[in-house]
Amino acid sequence: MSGDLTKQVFENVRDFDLDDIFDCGQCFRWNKQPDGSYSGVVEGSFANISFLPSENGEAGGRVTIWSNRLAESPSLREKFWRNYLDLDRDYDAIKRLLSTEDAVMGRAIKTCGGIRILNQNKWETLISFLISQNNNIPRIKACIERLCVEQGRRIGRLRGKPIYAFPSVDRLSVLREEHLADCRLGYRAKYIVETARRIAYDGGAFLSTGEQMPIEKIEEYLLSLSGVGPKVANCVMLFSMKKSEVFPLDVWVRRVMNRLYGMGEENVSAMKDCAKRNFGSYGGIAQQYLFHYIRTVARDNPALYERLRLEESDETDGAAVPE
DNA sequence: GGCCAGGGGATTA
DNA sequence: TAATCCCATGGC
Repeated sequence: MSGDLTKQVFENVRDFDLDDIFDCGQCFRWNKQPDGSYSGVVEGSFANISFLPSENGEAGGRVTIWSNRLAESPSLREKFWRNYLDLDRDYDAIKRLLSTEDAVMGRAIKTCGGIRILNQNKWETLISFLISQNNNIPRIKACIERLCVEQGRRIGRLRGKPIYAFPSVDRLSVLREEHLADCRLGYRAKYIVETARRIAYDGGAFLSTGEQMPIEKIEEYLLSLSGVGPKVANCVMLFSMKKSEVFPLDVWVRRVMNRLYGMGEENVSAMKDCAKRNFGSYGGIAQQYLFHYIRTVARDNPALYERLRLEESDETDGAAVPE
């Protein structure tokens, strides 16, 4: 990395796992390094985050962040990362609350109890989840990387490789669909330029103080944008607007609700009701545990995943599902 | 409200 | 080589 770097350390951090956080599908610009740390670009700055568990076997450990985030005071920088990594939230209490009388959630939390919901940039999250629709995570990451290389500002160099910021509203709002052809975004390119123009035109309040609006108003605005439906709107609210109660329903979470909570595959409103009843104001966090869990099972234990598949039509409360 | 195209690449059959 | 799938949405 060219130029100076700053170091930020947080001690005794619990309920924190880099793989759970950066590989759970909430963010797309962080990449695992050979030493286990993660490198990424946040708000126009390059950063590397590593985690060292405590030596005495206690829970908790040390988070170390190197970044070229220089333009602010140390205390503002500390505040930024504390907020970005959601360090002030008591995840232990939330996990205990969610897994009480819920065996499925208990198992999910055992596989990915180190998840934290990142507090990301609204604009980047909106465009990223527009790209995520009907798409898979490796390709989403590749699409976003190409978008940044093609349209983002160059912010530095890492081992000779240039690093690019996420493109600005102003930049994307003056493009036409064909300017994004090289990014291979498919039919999503149209949504991106249309949404960028809308945000440039009337998104000022949304970008500055959007999270202070009533959640119904936020959702109404998001749904009025081109290419934004309920799933994308929920992800934007959860991952960039601190709305931890929303419960984004994608195909994987529908599978969980169907196979592990015994609900009709297509009954989206019943699933929302169930989430509201069981997970309350932590629906979004619960969703992340379940999403990560079902994907882990599908990847690491195909036999169990197939058995869950076969039990699709069975009524089960989850207790009967084998380990 | 149901159906299907949109774009493209990875994985599976 | 063909079929299927992917953190959906828009438009008919």
